[in-house]
Amino acid sequence: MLEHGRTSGRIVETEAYLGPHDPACHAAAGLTNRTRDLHGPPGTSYVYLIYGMYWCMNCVTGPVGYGSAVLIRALEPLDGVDLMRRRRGGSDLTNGPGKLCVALAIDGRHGGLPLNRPPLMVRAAEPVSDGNVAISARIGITKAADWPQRYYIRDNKWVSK
DNA sequence: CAATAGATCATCT
DNA sequence: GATGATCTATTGC
Repeated sequence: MLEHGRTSGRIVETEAYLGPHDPACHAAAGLTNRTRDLHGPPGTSYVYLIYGMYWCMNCVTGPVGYGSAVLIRALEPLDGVDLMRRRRGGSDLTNGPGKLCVALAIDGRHGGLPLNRPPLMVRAAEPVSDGNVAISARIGITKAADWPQRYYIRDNKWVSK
């Protein structure tokens, strides 16, 4: 679950961004001022502004300087639903990366924070039931042939085998 | 219900 | 000057 203050939700949809070799990943452009937090330590947050008006919340997953992360795409609201409704002003609370940041009041100030302590936390929650987990290929990526086969973490570094 | 336009701005060319 | 890991309102069936 993702928790910020009095509001929280169970993470039910994510998207992986694999690092500098992933053309869809912000790290593909190299280390810039904007992607500084993306290249931070694993277990920290990377929050960026998209389309000039919505924030997107990521968990950094790779070693320092690598630049891989998981985007939180959707939550199932748990705590502080009333507060979320007030912030969102509609019935759709957390079913989208931009929406959930509004509902949990996450913005650019929350980049680069460790996620194992307040104010922003990712914690264990009741997992979804068997048969309710799906993995799908990403769409909109034209350079899939350039992707690496597979990477592993060894000694806190990414290796290809 | 599906498709589309518009909002709005940091970052990069 | 163009673009984008989005969302909302509006239009057209």
